Amino acid sequence: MSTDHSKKPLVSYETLLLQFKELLKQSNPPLKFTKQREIILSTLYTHSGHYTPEELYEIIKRENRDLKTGIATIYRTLSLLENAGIVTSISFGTQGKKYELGVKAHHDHLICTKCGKILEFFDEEIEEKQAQIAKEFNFKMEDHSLKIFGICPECQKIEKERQNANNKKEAKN
Amino acid sequence: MSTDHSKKPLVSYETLLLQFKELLKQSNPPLKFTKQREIILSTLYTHSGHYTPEELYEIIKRENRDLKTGIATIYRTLSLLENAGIVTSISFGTQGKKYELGVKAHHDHLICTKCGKILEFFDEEIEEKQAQIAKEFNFKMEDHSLKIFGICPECQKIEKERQNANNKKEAKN
DNA sequence: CTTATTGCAAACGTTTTGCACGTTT
DNA sequence: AAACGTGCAAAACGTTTGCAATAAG
Repeated sequence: MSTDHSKKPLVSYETLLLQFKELLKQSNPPLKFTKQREIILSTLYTHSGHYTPEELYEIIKRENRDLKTGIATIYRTLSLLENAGIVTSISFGTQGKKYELGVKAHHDHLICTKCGKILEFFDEEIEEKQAQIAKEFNFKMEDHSLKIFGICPECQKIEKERQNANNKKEAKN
Repeated sequence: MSTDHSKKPLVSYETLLLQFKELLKQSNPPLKFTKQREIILSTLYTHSGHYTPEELYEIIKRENRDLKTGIATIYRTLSLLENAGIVTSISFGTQGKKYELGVKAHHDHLICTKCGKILEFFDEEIEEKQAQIAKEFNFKMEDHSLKIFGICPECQKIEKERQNANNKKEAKN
C-alpha cells in the first residue's frame, strides 16, 4: 500500500491556472475568467485539504476583504471545477459535501467520526478488485468511492483520557 | 467473490416482527408497538430493495389507504430501525439516503448512475484489506462503505440503441 | 391513567435559482 | 456591444422538531 500525505498538489499554480483558463476558453459557449473564479481556485491550491462550500466561503471572505464573493458563486464554481475534473468531492450524507483539488492521484478516505478529520490512502489491490467486480456485473464503471469510518488516533487518546478521569472520580466516591 | 442477489431477507416476517417487538420492549423507556411501525417494517420486508423515505412513504400511502402515516413517522421509524440495526442506509450526497432491511449479511454496492438501480456484492479480500489499512493508520474502524458507480447492463443497452437510431437518422440526411 | 407516538405544519441547514446589475470578452 | 457571471434574496430540497391530539400499555 502506498500512502500519500503530500500537502502540496502535484502541479504548480501557474500550470493549474493555465489549465483552468484553457478549459474555460474551450467550453461551448466559452466561459469567462473572473476574479472570483481565480480566487476560489487559488484558495483551494494554497489550502490543501477538504472543505465544505461554507468553509471555503469563510476562508475566502476572511482573506479577501476587498473582493465580494457570494456563497452562490462558490457553489457554482465548485460544480464547474468538479465537472471539469479539477476538484473532487466526498459526500457526507445530508450534511453535505467536502471538496478538494483533484490534481492529486486517485485515493480513498479514512474519516474520523469524532473530529471529522480526513486521511487519504491508496491500495492498488483494492482498485483492481473493484474493476474486476464491475466487469463481472457488466457494469461500465465510471467512478468509485471507498470510505472507512472510525476514530482517529488522536480522538482515541482523548477518549481514553476521559475514561481515566472518570475512573479516578468514581474511585474517590 | 460471492454475489448475493436474493430478493428475500434471511428471516421470516414472524421472526423479524418478534425481534422488533422485543427490541421495543427492552428499550429504556419502553417503546410502543404501533400500526405505523408495523406497516413500515412489513413494507420494507415485502418490498425488498433500497428506498428513500419519500419512496417508502409513497408505497405505504398507496397500499394502506385506510391508515394515515405521515412522512415524519417514516423518518422517525427508519432512524429507530437503523439504530437498532434492523435496517441499514446508503447515502447519496445531498440527495439523501436509501434504506433497506439490514438482516442480510454485510455487502457493498454497485450503483447505476442512469437509472439509480442498486446491485450488491461482497468481496472478502477487500474486506480484509480495509481492516488492514485502518490498522496501519491506527484507526479504530467503525464502519466502511464502498460504492462503485457506473452504467448497468440494461442502461448500456438503451444507450447503444439510442446511438444506433441516431446513426440511422444521420445516414438518411 | 400514564406515557409514548402521531400528523401536521413550521423550522432547519444546505443547495439552487431568478433576476437586475456588473464584468469580461 | 454582446454575453456570461455576479450578489442578493427567495425558493427548493430533504430532514427535523414543537405541539396538541391520539393510541398503546
